[in-house]
Amino acid sequence: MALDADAVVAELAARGLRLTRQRRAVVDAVAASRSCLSPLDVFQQARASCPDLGLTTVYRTLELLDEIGALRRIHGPSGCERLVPASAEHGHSVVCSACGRVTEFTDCDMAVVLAAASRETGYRITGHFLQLSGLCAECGAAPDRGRPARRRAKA
Amino acid sequence: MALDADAVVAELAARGLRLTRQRRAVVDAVAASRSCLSPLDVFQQARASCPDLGLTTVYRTLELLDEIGALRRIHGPSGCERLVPASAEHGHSVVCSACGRVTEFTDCDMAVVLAAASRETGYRITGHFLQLSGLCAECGAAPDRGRPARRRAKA
DNA sequence: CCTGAAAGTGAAAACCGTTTTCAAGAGGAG
DNA sequence: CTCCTCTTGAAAACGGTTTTCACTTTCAGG
Ligand SMILES: [Mn+2]
Ligand SMILES: [Mn+2]
Ligand SMILES: [Zn+2]
Ligand SMILES: [Zn+2]
Repeated sequence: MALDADAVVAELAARGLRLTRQRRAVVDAVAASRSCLSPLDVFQQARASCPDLGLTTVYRTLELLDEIGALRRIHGPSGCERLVPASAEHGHSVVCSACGRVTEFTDCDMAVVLAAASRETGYRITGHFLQLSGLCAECGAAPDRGRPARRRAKA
Repeated sequence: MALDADAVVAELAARGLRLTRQRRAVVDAVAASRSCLSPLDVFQQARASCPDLGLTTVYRTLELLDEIGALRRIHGPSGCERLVPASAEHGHSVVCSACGRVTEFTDCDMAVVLAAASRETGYRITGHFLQLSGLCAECGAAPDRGRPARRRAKA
């Protein structure tokens, strides 16, 4: 599901829930982001437009958006508690290792790989989690002038 | 790197480290496992053969084995702090959604998918994290008689 | 308008997996 | 044996997440 207010409103309404001022701020903060965010990041961003927002509500809203399928969890080197807006039903993330930008890609034809995996392991494959890393167009084009790589949490 | 005592000894020695009784117990516990383990799981398993083992040492040893490349981190639905022995240089895990068994597969030709992703996003792709889920041969063959699905942490 | 029920909220406390600290315990080299 | 480095476990500290709780908001029904 795409992460925009209208779609979220509809999905929430279907469950008898509301899009409050606070939830709206969280949705907007995640939707506006071009890189992956921690819950604390979301909190700080969202507070700009909703100063009385509480961190508790951020966690609650993120869980809600996750259930709805409006965001994707990113698997980082030290945990997978990073979040990114989902724009398509089925999509995967590509993370730029230089600047941290995250882009979604949907043209994912895994049939060949899945068949090979099935052959090798004997499993019947029903799902896949795929996340790519590399250099975004900007960082790849001017590697020397690129902004310094983001400091990774903990690592 | 394969996760067996000999290989670990060699790798540790190269760093001036030793394979102590405690580390040995941790290595054996991880190596013997057919599904993914939490650090606490490892602790409990390893304690069987080394009762005076401390949880701190388990964490330290797991980090060591991770650096060495002797284990793989698995991305679960509620975090990615699960561990699995690595048997090949480059490999991915397939997790059985019925019984939890984890198998590694190495025949992973992602060239086509990676090219498509690069075309769609403009990134130069340099790495991929792939994890599959499905039914293992045993669970797929007799879905009715399969052991009940494992209870997932938290979820 | 009231009014009651259900949804929603933030601060504070609890929780819990992980990391750090610290003093003690191996154990190999010389 | 002696020195020095590696190693260890208990306990404390840490930090992100979840729970609790008293309070507020929203809204449908009367
Ligand atoms: Mn896909
Ligand atoms: Mn691969
Ligand atoms: Zn970039
Ligand atoms: Zn199975």
